[in-house]
Amino acid sequence: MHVRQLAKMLGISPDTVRYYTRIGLLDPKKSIENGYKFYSPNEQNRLRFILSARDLGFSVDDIKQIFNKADEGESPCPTVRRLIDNRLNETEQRFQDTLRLRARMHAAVENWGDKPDKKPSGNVICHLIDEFTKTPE
Amino acid sequence: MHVRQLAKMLGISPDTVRYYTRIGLLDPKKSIENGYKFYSPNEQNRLRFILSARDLGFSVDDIKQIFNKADEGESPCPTVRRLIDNRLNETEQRFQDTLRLRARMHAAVENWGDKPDKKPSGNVICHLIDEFTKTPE
DNA sequence: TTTGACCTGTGTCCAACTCACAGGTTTATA
DNA sequence: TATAAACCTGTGAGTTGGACACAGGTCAAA
Repeated sequence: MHVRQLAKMLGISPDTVRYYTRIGLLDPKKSIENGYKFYSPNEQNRLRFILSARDLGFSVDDIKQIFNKADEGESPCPTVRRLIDNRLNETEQRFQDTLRLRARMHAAVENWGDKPDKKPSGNVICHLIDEFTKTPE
Repeated sequence: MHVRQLAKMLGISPDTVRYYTRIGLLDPKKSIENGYKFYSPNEQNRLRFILSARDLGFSVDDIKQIFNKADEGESPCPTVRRLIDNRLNETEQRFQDTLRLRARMHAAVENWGDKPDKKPSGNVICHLIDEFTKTPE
């Protein structure tokens, strides 16, 4: 199977498949006459696994580590358990950050609702942003 | 004021100041003898504005646009209002995505709690990930 | 004057793709 | 059979917002 058909089958872009191939997560055979890359059922299965892992928040590098274990015949499960702990912490952090940012943006929009536009003057570039930033909360 | 002192004053890294300078958001004078960049009070003020805007979720490119308006003497406020709408949508999207990912990761960890580690076999790379992905929810 | 601490600008790197592009392949039409 | 259009390919470069590496300049103490 070539890159386009494979990508279509799994609902991703050919560029994504090319990317995983480029960094060594996939290793298709190279057609001699074409130079085109051919993905065997085994490679297709690996790609499916990559997508599952990505969906669970694993980074591409995490997946590399998982593959390394599995390719040596060892159980990747301990690695998987360890990695997801880190990713979960990061995700929690990102969640909190995003939550705070969202609240802050909503507050700004509300605060700006009845304020006029103003031209920049002196050292004030945009009074909306300047004043909101200085607002004691 | 040179880059290090300025960065320290505003609680950011010198590299961040250098980055904003490099992309043209700041335009310090270049000392002739030194080659060192010198940030005037006006530049310092611009940097403070950049940080405020970043805190509100504006991208660096957004800030470029805001500066462009202001530097032409026009009010940047309409631009600011328009831009924050987009960023707010993006942030909401990111928030929802992160929320979902977080739930999914928690569910996986819980699901894996009482499952054993297994060696890879056939086309199963990691049974934890494979089985969780296939779990009907 | 020399040593060491500190500072500088510039170039490169990061994640996880996406885009641009030159050229090869296949199909439809003449 | 010729040829043009549509489609596909791999490779190289670009993206965001900085962080890091590094060769060399500056300044104070000895």
